[in-house]
Amino acid sequence: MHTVIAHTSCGASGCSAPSGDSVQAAIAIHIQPMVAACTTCAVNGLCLPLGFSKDETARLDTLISQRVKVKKGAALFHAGEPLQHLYAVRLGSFKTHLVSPDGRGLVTGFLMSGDILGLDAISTDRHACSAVALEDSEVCPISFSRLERLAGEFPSLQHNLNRMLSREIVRDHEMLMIMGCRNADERVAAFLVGLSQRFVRRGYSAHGYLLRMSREDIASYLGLRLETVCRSLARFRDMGLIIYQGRVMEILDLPALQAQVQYGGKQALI
Amino acid sequence: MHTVIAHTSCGASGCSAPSGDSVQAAIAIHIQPMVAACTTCAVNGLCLPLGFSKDETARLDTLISQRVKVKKGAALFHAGEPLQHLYAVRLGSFKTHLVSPDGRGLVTGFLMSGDILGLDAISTDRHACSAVALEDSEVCPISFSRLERLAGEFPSLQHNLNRMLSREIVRDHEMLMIMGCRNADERVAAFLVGLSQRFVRRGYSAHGYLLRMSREDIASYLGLRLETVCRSLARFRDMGLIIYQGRVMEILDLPALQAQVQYGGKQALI
DNA sequence: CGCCAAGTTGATCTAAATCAATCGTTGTGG
DNA sequence: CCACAACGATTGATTTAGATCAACTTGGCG
Repeated sequence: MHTVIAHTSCGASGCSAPSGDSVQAAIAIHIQPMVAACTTCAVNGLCLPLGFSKDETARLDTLISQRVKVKKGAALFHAGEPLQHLYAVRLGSFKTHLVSPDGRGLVTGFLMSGDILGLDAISTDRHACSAVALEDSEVCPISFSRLERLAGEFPSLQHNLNRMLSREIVRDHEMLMIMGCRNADERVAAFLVGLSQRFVRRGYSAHGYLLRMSREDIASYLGLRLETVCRSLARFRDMGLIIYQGRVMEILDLPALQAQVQYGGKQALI
Repeated sequence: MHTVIAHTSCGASGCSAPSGDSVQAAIAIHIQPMVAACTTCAVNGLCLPLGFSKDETARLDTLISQRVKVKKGAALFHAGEPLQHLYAVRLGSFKTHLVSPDGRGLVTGFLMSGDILGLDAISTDRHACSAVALEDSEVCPISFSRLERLAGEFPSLQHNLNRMLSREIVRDHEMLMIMGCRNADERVAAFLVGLSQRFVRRGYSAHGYLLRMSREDIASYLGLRLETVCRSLARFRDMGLIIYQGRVMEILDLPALQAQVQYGGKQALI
């Protein structure tokens, strides 16, 4: 049986700020080390070794100590903690969130297999956000200092890291676009379509999936209130675009939903 | 006299999408090459060579072909163009903006001396946004392929590039925070304070500066309408926090303005 | 000097927030 | 195993911040 990070006793969402070295502790007491191997990982085509040869991927393996399990609701790291590892999500999913000095919080991202956690910590050597598992999950810790060293003698690794960072910037700009000039329905539609696309890239169905996050998390991510998200979803349901029960979501008419993303499905007026 | 990029005939803000190789053309017909030299640059402490030794900074010089001037209102690059150079702003300022397929646009950033333009292009090898000069400006083009090559044999350069990319992610997340959970007054206050801080780091006064962008640009950047920005500014003026005339801005009470950023200046309720 | 773009201010409207009640699920302890 | 507590989700009623529409001023530039 593998060691796991204990589920902190606070509720899944309102968790404020416990320990700090939970991850290190978890690694330390692993009994049967889980050997991480990019070479054999199901999502290596989406992750850091994207486009690498077998040899190159094998070199990357040397960076990764051991996989770490994170229980649903537990934090992988908190804002302010020093950067030691980036984390590749191997299995499961996470949300990252930011809390401003006055206590208002915002979900800045939902991450799934192949995504890299901790990129925003590189700038200050401290994590800028907190990462919380949305389900029982597994990550590959990547020592950042060793990653930088290896990248120096390994151009394609460096290039991939650059692209990963840049892609996050592009994604954030798209998010700003959504926050800055789209209404509630358009935001929720964009969210549903975006999730669908991410599931497809991971080999899952485009049409049916399980939302791992609460309505509140979705609302925060989209700059809305949870009631507003509920109402947008209900509207799409009434229009026959989706059906759902709680977090079980099915997309009935993907093209129509995609059309909702822009101009609420109305033809551009020309 | 140096060759300059011609001021495109369209207005400064609503410029849609002309040429494409304006920059390359401008470089080609330089008669008296302006030699770029990080070594002697006033803003090297804010730019890519941050923290470099003299020797290291000199190596960076080899990357930069020639400085390029960009006239107010002209585009340095457009979304969709292939990435050839990153650009360090040497003098002046720029806005970057994104246009969605349905024509809605958003200003994603204002850049000033020492800032790097084009980071979001690394992910796809094409520029994701357009960059327009807000005043007559000057940039140092940095060949990206040569930058990556040099970074391979020059760890601190690689590290600085990583940090630059990561800092942009942090900045975008802060922007998302502003868009997601702050009201108009808080956003405008945050904008004014943020600008002030950036001017200070460049050796200018914290209290008085010239806004190089229109109310419309500010509004777009903050996810508001220009009328709303006007009204927030008027409110701060009436409260005695600022005075301004058009784009000439003076901050009278910086602490009070900073307090406005959170909870509209109201004390947190325990 | 005159014109056009940028900025300001007011009146009105509306999308989303807020407040509130209810329902459904999940998980826990008796 | 069931009852109940607690949380998450849904839907309705009301309020409000900011958008929209509109009129007017200012000022910069040819």
